Amino acid sequence: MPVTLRQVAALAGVSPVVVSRVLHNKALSIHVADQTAERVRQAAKELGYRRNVTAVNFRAKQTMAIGMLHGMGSAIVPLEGGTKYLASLMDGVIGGAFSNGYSVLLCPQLLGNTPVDAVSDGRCDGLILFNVELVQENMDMLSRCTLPIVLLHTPACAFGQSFPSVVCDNEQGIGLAMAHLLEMGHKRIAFIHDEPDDLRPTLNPPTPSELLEASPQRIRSRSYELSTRGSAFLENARHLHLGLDSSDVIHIRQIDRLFDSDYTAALCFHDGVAGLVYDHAAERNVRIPADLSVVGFDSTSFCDGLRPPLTSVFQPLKAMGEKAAEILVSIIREEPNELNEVVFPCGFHIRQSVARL
Amino acid sequence: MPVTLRQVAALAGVSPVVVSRVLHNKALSIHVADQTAERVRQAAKELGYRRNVTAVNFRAKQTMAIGMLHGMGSAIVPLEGGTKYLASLMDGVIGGAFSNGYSVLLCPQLLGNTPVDAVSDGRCDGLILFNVELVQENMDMLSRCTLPIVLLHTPACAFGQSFPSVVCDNEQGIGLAMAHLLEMGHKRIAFIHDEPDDLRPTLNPPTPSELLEASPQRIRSRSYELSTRGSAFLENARHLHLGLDSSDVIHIRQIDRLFDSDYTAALCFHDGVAGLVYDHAAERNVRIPADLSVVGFDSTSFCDGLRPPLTSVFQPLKAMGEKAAEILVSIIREEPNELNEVVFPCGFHIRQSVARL
DNA sequence: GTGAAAGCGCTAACAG
DNA sequence: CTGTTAGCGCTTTCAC
Repeated sequence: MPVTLRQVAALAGVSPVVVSRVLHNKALSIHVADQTAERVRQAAKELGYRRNVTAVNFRAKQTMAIGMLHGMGSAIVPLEGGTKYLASLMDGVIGGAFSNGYSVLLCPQLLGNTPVDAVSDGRCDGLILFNVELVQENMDMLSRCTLPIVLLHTPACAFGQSFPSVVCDNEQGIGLAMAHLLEMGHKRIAFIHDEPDDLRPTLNPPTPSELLEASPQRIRSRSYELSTRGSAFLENARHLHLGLDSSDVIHIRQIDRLFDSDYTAALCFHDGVAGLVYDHAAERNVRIPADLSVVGFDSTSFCDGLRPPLTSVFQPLKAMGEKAAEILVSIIREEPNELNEVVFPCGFHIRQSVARL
Repeated sequence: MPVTLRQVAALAGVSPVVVSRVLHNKALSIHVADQTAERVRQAAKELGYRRNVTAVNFRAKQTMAIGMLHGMGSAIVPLEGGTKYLASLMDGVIGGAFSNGYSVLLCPQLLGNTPVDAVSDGRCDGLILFNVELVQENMDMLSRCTLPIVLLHTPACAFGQSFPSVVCDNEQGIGLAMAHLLEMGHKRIAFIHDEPDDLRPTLNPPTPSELLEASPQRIRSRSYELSTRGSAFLENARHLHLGLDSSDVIHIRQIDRLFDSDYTAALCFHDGVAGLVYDHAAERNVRIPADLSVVGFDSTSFCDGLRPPLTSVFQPLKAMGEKAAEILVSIIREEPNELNEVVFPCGFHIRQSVARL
């Protein structure tokens, strides 16, 4: 049986309130006599008193935990995912939460049993959403959610500006990659992604087209296109979109199209896609970067493990996770906060997967 | 203001107790009239009642969360660590926890402010310990901890059998690797690790030697030695321990010793060490596996990213994490449980980093 | 079948 | 400066 305030109070010969004040009250407005305070502290120590956090939270109607919902899509996203993308974000989120006294609750799926409490069942004070599939069902649940929410890696417009969001500047990132490739003498550059080009057909309002435009893939793809159009270098260049399907057969066939073309560089939607290109390049004896230059997106430590190490657009994932946690905490604390969307600029990490032509 | 039981009761014209019974009481011993129950459910739905989890937990003196303490050592272990080792374990822990109704609280560091509540400040019902540095200070804190604890990736003897533990069978794993290397014709096999060969000097009782013997590195190293001795193939073979230091200079020098020797294979303490060997091999134009075969330990997806893909001893990390969570939950529930140490056998994943001689 | 009472541990608000 | 009162939302106990 844990020691309670009451017991400490009894031993110190004061009321529980005084003990609370001495031990927990940060507000210095109310003063306790030094002598009394000392007696209380002594008693607490003697009894090995430890504050009951659950009771405090119950009374304060809080949990001091933020939930990281990383799988409100078709599949649960494992932390051990291909390129450590989520793991990197998580490290940031943990940092941002802990430095504010909050802990992080992992939610690989929805909590609760009924649709009503699926999103928030009272286990946390706020949610960071990662990888929420943009289907009507999820949108509905979130619109009914009373908890503060921050989107991570999803633009605010995907949810009709209902929630603040933290994203990287995809357009600028793609711009960096294109600039580098151009400077290295490439003119025929393919953009490769691994997701179907449109979102789920179940999607209703908010307008599907708006959502479609909001997906990172679309943004990067569009930026790529704009780059090719805008650049004098590429005036007469063609460009190729290769969508990789989840089926391995199609995979290979489509990547083969790339290898059989005269493209000199592949700009990949993310590092994982680049990894696939590497795999098939090895099988086809296509040398990277001699035969084909490759650029990734995200630049997690995954890139260092590849041979040759993958040149990649860098997302400050840790900083983004941290920021998301901080924003969420500030909303929970009801601090004045006009933030809508925080956009982190990307960097560019040059490794060894791009050849100079 | 969230709706409470009281309000539902008022609307349904019953007492709060009845509402609680209808909505939450799984024990069917007490029956509520069907008609009343229906009225209650109706009222709850109408008001959008949602059970206050914090209140339930407060009353039940529980949190329904287990803490994953992954950094009670010298450094905080990032989820985005080199070989996704922790991330894989985490995925297992999350699975084991959620399937039992528990959520997972990430603790990259000690909770609480004072040494007394450093380990457990009431935020969770039990702890899974990963990577606890075996120094006296930590041992003391844990011995004072009143929370159920399960060790993950640390043998029980490291804490004097005080806590149940989940580990892999390091000896058997090394045996698999050695058997494979021997079968592939290798006779001069080096064992490479990246940690200092002894534990912190601050270590007091339990006996340092016992602890030393308990470290995974020492176990694997010893297994390696036994393999070399026991095998007829290796009768006249030498073997080489290379300790890689954290300093990059020494690093390179020591790996150079390997490259300059006549060893044909390197058995690495873990995949990350193998990654370092790969790096320096590239610099020195040592071809893997033509000039040097390499075997790793853990076989996370990190191995697939290397070129050539790294043959590695497989640890069932996800299963181990899951088991740790399950054991912890069963202890929390005070179920009869005589488990002391659960040892998972290793597998062996043959990829492309070992040549036949 | 149903309800009244009591209390989990803590702290805000007020009274002395 | 200190203490009394009251209540957070829920559920167990026991009486009706």
